[in-house]
Amino acid sequence: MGSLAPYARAEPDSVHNDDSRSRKANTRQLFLTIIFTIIDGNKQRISLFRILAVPFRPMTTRTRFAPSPTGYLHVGGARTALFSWLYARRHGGEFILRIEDTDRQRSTPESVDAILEGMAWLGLDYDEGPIFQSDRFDHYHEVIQRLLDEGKAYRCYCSRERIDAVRAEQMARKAKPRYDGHCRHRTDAPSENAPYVVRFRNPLSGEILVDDLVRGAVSFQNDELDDLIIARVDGSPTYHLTVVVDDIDMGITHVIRGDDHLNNTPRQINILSALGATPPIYAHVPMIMGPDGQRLSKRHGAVSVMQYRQEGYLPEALLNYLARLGWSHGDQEVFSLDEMVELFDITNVNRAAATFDTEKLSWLNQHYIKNIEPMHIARYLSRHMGQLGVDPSEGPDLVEVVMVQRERAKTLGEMANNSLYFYKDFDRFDAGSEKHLTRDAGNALQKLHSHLMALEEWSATRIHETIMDVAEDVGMKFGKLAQPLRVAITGRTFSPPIDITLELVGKNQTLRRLERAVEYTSGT
RNA sequence: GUCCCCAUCGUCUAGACGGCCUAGGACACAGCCCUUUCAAGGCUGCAACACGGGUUCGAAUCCCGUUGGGGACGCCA
Repeated sequence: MGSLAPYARAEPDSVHNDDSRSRKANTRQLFLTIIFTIIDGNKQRISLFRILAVPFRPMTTRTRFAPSPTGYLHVGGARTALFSWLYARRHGGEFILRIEDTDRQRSTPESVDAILEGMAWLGLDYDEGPIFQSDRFDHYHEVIQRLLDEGKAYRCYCSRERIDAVRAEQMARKAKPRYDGHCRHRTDAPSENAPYVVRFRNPLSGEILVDDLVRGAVSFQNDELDDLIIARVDGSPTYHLTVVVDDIDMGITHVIRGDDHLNNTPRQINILSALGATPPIYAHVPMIMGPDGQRLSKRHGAVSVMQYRQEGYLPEALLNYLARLGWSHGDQEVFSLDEMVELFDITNVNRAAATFDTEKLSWLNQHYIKNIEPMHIARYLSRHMGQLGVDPSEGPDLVEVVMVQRERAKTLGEMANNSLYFYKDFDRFDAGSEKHLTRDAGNALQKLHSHLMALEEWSATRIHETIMDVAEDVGMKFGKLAQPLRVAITGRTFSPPIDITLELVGKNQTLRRLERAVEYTSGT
């Protein structure tokens, strides 16, 4: 990354224009200028010069996802990543992944891996990155120094104790706690090597208008803001400084992020202006809540994207669910990633926070399990079978299993669990299922055993016929015989249709399990 | 507490210009049908414009207020 080159002249007022969410992008502003030029004959040359004078303004839409590596990829983070990604893909732009690891204490390489893994699993590819802020400290220091030199920032020698006391006093007065500007005008240092932080000299008056793509125009008074720290006592830069510098350097045109950053925006715009840069366009998407209406967190259960993978959710389902959480396109519920790219409109994102609903996610997951190519599902399922200690190559074709199980599983974990008996014998009947293994049933099963043994073609059709025959023979209805048979073969009361189940379990295993069940009934 | 944001069925939402809304869809739930279990599927049902004022011939849609919820107020991001 080069030095901080402003992409345009400082236009502090440019944030104040346009009064609606309709503002599309920089391109539109340029367009207007050009049209104006054409109709304005006399001033044409001057106006044209103005356009050309703007050194370089990236016309390409560039969005970014900038997580801090202090944990796993959260579903909320995944959603803002998705929205940013969709926006870039929709508008022919570029999507950048930036790791905000300026807090060296909390950032961990494991978290970085978790984030990259999550992004990869979801299929959110990036055109640049991951870019690590920790690699750019020298550059941040230059910027901080420049701000200091220009008097746009100052050294603050206040002790933490003093700050705490000020805050406590303000809270007691029921005022908003903030820095009181004690060192704002100080020119000397209290002592030779006195420790200090660097604070940004925020304007004292005036109004900042954030023209947000999802929230519309939001205004803030500068006198509500305080002078925030941009460099810690050890000299390291803080978040507010690094986001701004990076967004400028990386040519980010649209900042799509969580709602919790809306209040940070005016301060960042002030820093942006101090650096002579034009603010990007902002879009603050609402947060995701837990069922109790509180911000979604680990205590609500699964929040890590990889945990959903672990439980057997498909990336297609999670992506679809996340997109529909806040965004909509009429009544449509199911979207492929490609469709989302085609239809996504950030201005259609809802302003209100949404509650995460696992039930609906599960429904979508099952929808995808049922509709995606069985071969594809089989590949995912294979991994889950393996985790349960089963090698799927040692039994029926997994694709066949998927086809008979996909209508009765919400997750692949569930499907794997319910498919174990196709690959290995079970050692006990499910609690309550043995009640189907009565002495009467035993007699029928005994008879069925010999008929099945004589069966030459082991197919669902032939098996079905055999069961029918035996049922008729012993004077039972099909279902009456099917249920004890099911318990005998699967150890449980539910399974795919019994004939297909038997076919997949295989003749040998079927006969063996039947014998065992018959033996069991003789003891009842 | 201060500032900012938000407010349609239990949940996600549709609702461009106010009349097409006796508010639509989906999940969940209930019932019925189908049925060899469990599902899946089909049909039906339950269920909401937070409240109060305006503006208007007419408001879920516009304005104000109230209430409620969320967020920010870190040498975290």
